[in-house]
Amino acid sequence: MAQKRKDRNKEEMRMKKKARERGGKRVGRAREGGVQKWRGKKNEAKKVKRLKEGGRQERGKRRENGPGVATVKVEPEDCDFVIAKRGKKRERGSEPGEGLESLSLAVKKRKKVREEEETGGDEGQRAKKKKEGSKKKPKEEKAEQPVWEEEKYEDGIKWKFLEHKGPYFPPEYQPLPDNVKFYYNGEAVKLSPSAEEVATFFAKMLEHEYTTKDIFRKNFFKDWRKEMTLEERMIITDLNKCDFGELFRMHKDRVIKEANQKIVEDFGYCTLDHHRERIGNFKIEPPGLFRGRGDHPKQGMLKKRIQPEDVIINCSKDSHIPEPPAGHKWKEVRHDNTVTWLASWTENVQGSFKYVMLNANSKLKGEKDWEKYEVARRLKGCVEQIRAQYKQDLKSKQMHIRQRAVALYFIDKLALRAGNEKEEGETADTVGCCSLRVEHITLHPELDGDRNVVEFDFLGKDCIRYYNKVPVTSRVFKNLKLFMNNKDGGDDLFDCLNTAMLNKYLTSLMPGLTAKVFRTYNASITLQDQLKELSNMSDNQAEKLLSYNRANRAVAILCNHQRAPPKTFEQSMANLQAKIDSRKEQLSLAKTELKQAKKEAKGSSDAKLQACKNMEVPLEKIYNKTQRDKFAWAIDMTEPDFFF
DNA sequence: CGACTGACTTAGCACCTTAGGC
DNA sequence: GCCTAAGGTGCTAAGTCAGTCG
Repeated sequence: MAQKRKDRNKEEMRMKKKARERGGKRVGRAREGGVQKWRGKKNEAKKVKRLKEGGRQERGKRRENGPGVATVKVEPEDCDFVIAKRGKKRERGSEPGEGLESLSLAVKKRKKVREEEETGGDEGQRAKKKKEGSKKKPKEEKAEQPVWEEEKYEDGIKWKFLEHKGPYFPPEYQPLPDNVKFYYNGEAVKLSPSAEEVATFFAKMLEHEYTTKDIFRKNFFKDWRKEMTLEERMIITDLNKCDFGELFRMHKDRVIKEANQKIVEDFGYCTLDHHRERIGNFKIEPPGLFRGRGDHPKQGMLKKRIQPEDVIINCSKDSHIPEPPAGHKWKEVRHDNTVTWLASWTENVQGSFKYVMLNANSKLKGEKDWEKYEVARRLKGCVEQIRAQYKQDLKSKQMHIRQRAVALYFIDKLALRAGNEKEEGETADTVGCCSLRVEHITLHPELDGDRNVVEFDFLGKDCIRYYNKVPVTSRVFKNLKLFMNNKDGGDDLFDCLNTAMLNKYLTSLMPGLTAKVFRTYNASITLQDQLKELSNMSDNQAEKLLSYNRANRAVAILCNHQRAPPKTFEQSMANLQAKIDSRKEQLSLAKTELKQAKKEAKGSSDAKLQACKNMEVPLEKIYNKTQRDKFAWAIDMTEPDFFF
């Protein structure tokens, strides 16, 4: 055993070296040491490290929001599902894509003209429909705008004309006034501008827990020193001797009210195929310290200021090319209409790409979104078949098929994410279905009266803990036992499977089907079923809204949507407690309720219901403006009796 | 065929704004 | 009117997945 470990350690060192040689560029993609094969060998090196680090307990505590601590998010905007939006127009029972174009033109002035009939253009559009007809629907926001030309572009073409002003750059750093000083070891030290700027990044975060973490401090200090002059580096050798107090206070006092409206007006819109569209994130991300989620190995590193020389502009050849800021040049100007971004740059911490793209309420994004739900709706048509197949596959003689079947079972039943592999050491250690390790599940032949219970405990996306005990079929249970046989905790549960294989298989079952479609599908169907179950036509608005919120909660639980309790949580709880205490008995009842409500979900608006749920509930009660804009396509297209 | 890249979606957190209680 | 909590928005990290390349 010891020898085995030793060998593995050696292997690990080799891999690490290799990774370093590659230049540590992209994150979370590459498998370490390209030669590894699936069977049994997957990520060997990776595991060793984990084993050394200690088991699941250690990792599991990363995020404090385990069950009972975190709150389940109950948010209607949940991106994974949409259902039952009231509005106009949708042909029931139509195949995906069918009859959709007819709606696309109908939209303008939707808010005012609810009851009006769709406008014409049907046939023409329909005729032009794309091959399989999996596409097209639209929507548009500004009533004054001309109607979209329903031109179908050939495959992959996203636009014909694109013009914009380029991204907005954050203001240059303003050096500290003379009366604000940084102190080292009790003495004022005047820093060079670049060192000073980075110091302010740290100072700004002083109130945040991040700055107390070792990795964060270490990464920050290392990167900070790179920005220092030689002289400064000689003096400043210990972060603990640094006093950022004055910088911190200055930051607190400063009221930064940029003329935001003007900036949005100037940079916030583009022209895409002759329509003015809102850009989602037109501001270049300002420099600062990287805040990864969870135990991120790169937390605290300096996120450098992006210069125009780093930025690639994408627009039409015949458009007015955006001007770079005075004295600067763009890295490149290209005219690629197969992509939707307007500008991009490479971020220095992870080496990943950043894009400036359109707002969610834009035609381009809306269409994509629409398609997503259409795929999920198509899945509805064949999901039973797929289930039957994977139940069969649980008995397959081929290991990779069995593993695929079990993985699919989890993805379907528990709405787990696919679980791509990530590069060790580059990001926090999180997993999804395919990347589950043996240490993430515990098998209980019997637990709390249930048989064949699988206990999941792992950190998923954003280091949100997934903890669940689920009874599974005995066949799945047996398979899991088999997969875990002769493996260490750090070994992959599905050693013969990865997301590429899984998705390839799924796509062969149904075009467009991938693992994440199951999340969309299950979220949507859950919401619908819950609504049906919880609400009655005779309910008043308040009751219906309550049902809606409860149905949403069910979805949030399914999808493991959680958020940490707000920082002010404890304080506000204490306040409430004090009040309540002072008011004796009857109030003690209210107290419990309040507490309960608070704990359960930050998002629940139960308390001030006035109105209610899907049918006959004003949309405004359920979706805020942003959501309504984003889902405008659904609103425009959905009849009162729409169902998923 | 797998590694790697690029594009795009998903999602939590921080902060700002608004609503509501006192 | 002030204060607090809820609600809404912006930001950007962290995923998914398809396409390309050696």
